[in-house]
Amino acid sequence: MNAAAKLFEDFRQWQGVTPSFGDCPVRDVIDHLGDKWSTLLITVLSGGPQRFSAIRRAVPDISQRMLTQTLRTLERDGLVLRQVFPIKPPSVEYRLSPLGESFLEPLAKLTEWALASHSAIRDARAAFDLDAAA
Amino acid sequence: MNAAAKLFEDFRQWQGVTPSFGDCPVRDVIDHLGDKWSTLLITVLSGGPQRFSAIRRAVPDISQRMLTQTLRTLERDGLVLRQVFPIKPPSVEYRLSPLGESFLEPLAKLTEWALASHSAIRDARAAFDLDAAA
DNA sequence: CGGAATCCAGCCCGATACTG
DNA sequence: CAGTATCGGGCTGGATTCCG
Repeated sequence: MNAAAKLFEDFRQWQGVTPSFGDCPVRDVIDHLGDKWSTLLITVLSGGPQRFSAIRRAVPDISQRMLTQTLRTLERDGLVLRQVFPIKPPSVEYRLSPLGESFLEPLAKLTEWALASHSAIRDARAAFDLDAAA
Repeated sequence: MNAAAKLFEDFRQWQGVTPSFGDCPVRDVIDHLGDKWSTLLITVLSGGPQRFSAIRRAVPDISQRMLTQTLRTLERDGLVLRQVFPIKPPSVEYRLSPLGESFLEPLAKLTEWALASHSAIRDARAAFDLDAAA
């Protein structure tokens, strides 16, 4: 069976269960992980447990606010575990939960595709913009 | 090799090439496809070519504006092909390009994970919110 | 060190109205 | 039928400041 058929099957499986589109689990999940930082932070944590400041250094262009907020959401969704060491100065470590690690495989498929397709996408954009100007 | 190692490998491959984080192809792609409708429309089109109004019926809660806009972006990125039939009344058909179809496999992995993990995520949220209230 | 709180700009997206 | 144009709300996310 090809990927398209499988995909449709998954969606139909859900459609048979709930009457409303808004509750679609796929959309629920993608909406969450589709934000600006979630997948990137998961990728960083895939290398093992990291302290707050270590994550910050690994992702230079994230603000403190968004780092905290995104980690909280991931923790709330059960993808990330947060462990506080009550020392001075305080230390907090983040790591992927088993659920979070189970997400690495589909995520890796995505990154592979992104890396492989990026140049094609860039070319397509350039071509599209070109004859849009004509 | 596990998924984590593979993921890191992919990122390092890119990090060796470009100096700036902003150009990361993975983030570029995920930012695009992470919007509210892209993946859903790709899923709908995975069933074969569809006319504009057919897509609308398949996704009841999308506005006309966002349907047009999202399809345009997907077309610009080379994932979707647009074919106009100059008849009256006008008819426009959308279909996945080969590049778009190549995205179905990683997307299917994502939807599978989402379906399988949704209940666990909902439980995690409930538990988190519960002892946040305590 | 690891946050929380506040303020604010931008843009995502929906609703509505109009066109070929 | 398949758009385009315009308006406006709400949410995302950045900068800054303060706290234990």
